[in-house]
Amino acid sequence: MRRQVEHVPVGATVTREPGASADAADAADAVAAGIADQRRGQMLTAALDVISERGFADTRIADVAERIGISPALVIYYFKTKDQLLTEAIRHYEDAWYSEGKRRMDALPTSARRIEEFVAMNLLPDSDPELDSNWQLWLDFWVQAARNSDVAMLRRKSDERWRELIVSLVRAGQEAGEFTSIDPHPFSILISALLDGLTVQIALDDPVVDPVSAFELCMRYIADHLGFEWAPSGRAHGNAAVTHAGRPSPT
Amino acid sequence: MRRQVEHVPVGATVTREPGASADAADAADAVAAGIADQRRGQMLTAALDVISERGFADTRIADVAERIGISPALVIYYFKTKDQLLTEAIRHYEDAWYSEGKRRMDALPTSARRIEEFVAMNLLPDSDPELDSNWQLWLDFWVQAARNSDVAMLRRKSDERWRELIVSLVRAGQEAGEFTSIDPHPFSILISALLDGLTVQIALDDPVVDPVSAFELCMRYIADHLGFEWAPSGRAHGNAAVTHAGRPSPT
DNA sequence: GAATACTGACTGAATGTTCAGTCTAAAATT
DNA sequence: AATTTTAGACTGAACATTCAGTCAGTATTC
Repeated sequence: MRRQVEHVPVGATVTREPGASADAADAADAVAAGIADQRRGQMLTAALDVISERGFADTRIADVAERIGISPALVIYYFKTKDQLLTEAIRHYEDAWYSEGKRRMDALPTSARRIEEFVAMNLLPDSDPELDSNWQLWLDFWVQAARNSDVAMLRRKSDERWRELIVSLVRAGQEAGEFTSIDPHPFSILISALLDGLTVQIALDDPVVDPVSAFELCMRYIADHLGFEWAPSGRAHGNAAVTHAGRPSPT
Repeated sequence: MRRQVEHVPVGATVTREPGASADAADAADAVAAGIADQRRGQMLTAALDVISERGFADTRIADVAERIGISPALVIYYFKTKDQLLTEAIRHYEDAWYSEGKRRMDALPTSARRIEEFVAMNLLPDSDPELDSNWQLWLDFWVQAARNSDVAMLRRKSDERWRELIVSLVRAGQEAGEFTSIDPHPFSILISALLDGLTVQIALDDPVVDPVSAFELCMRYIADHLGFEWAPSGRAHGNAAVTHAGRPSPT
C-alpha cells in the first residue's frame, strides 16, 4: 500500500480529461465525478493507506492531507470530522471489497472455483492494490466496530452478506451435484469464523500460519466437507486470474 | 469488567493484613508482595478495566489513576511510560489467563473434558472477573501486536504454548484411546484459528454467533474430528466448575 | 533520618478544528 | 464581447484542548 498520488496544485483542473475514457460505459460516472468527488475518493484511499501504515489510532488528518499534497483544513472541509473521514474510509473499503468479490465470483464457472476465489480473497495477497488484503486493516476495523455502532452495523451487514453468499453458493453447488448435501448454515458460520481466525494469524505474522498454508488448510477443510476434489494447484497466490475487466477499480 | 476498587487514601497501609491468608502455601507471596507490588498489581488490573471499557487507544493514564484513587503522577512513578503500563497490562492478563487455564485443565480427568474446558475458557463468559473473557480485549491486543514487536512476541509465544497444549492433549487422548488418530498439528492450528475467529464474532456481538452457540459449534467440530461423544450438557456457561481453589486469583 | 510512596501544579508538544480570506472557473449581466 | 457576480475549492494561521510526563516538595514508614 504505497499509492503515491501526484501533487495537485491549487487551481489545477483535474476535472475533465476526456482522453482516458476507453469504454463509454462507465465513462459517464468517471466524468460525472466532479472535482469534489475525485477529492473525496482521493482522501478515502489516502486514509486507508495511512491507516494500514500507522494503524487506525495513530492516523492523523495531517498524514492523509500530506499524502495528497493538500492542507489539513481541506480534509475537514470535505469530511466534517476526522472520525467521519475514517469511518467512511472503512465503508469505502468494505464496499469495494464486496463488490469486487462478487464480480470475480460471478466470472467463475463452478461453485467450487467460486468458493476457492472467495477463500483466496480472504487469505491470499491480491494483485489489485486497492483491495490488497491488508490483513491488519481488518483488525483495526474490528476494533472500531467494537466501539462505534456505525462501524458495527456496517460489519454486521457485511458479514451477513458474505455468509448468505456462501450459503447460496453451497446450495448451488449441491443442486449442481458438485457438493455433498450438508446444512449450509452452520457451515457458513464456521467458514466465516475460520477465515477471520486465519486472518488474525496472518495479520500477526504467525510463524506457522502464512497466507499460502492458511489458504490450503482452509480449502482442504472445505473440500473435505463439501465433498469435492481439491489440490493446491497452481494459483499459489496473486489471484488476479479473473481480474482486469478493463477498468482501474471502483473508486 | 467493573471492578470497583475502593479508594485507598494516601497513606493507608494495604501492606500486611495477615488475616486473609487461609492456606499457608501461597500466603508467602501474598504477604511478600510489598505495598509496591500491590500497587503495581492494582494499576495493571485497573488498566485492563479501562482498556476494556474505553478501548486501548483511548485509555489515559488519568483514567487508571482515577479508578484507584491516586494521582496520575504515581502511575508514571511505577511505570516509566504509559506504553509500558499498557504493555505490561497485556502481559499480565495473558499470563494470568494461561496459568489459570492450565490449572483448570490439570484438575480435570479426561482429555475430552480438558479440551472442553479449553474451548469454554475461550468462548464462554467466566465466573472469575479477573479472567472474564473480555473478548474485545483480545481484539485490542491483536491490534497492538500488529505494531508493537514486544506485544507481537508475547502473543506468538502465547499462541505457541496453547497450540502445543492442544497437541499434547490430543496425543494424550489418543494414547488413552479416547480420540481418533489424526495428525494433531494441523488440528491444533485449525482449532486455534477457529477460536480466534469465533472470538471476533462474539466480541462484535454477531447476531448469529453468541457465546453459547459458538461453544457448541466448536465442540461439535472437535468431537466429530477427534471421534468422541459430546452433547451440549449442562455447563451452558459460567465454567467455574473447576474454579475456587481457595484463592482470589494470581494477581 | 533516610528511603520510599505519593501529590499538585505545571509544561510542552501534538493535533483536531475554526476562520477569514484567496483564487479560479463558470454564470449572469451589461 | 467585456464585465461583474457567484459559488466552490482551497489555504495559512491561529485556537483550543487534551494529555503524557516533569518536578519540587510533602507525607509515611522503617
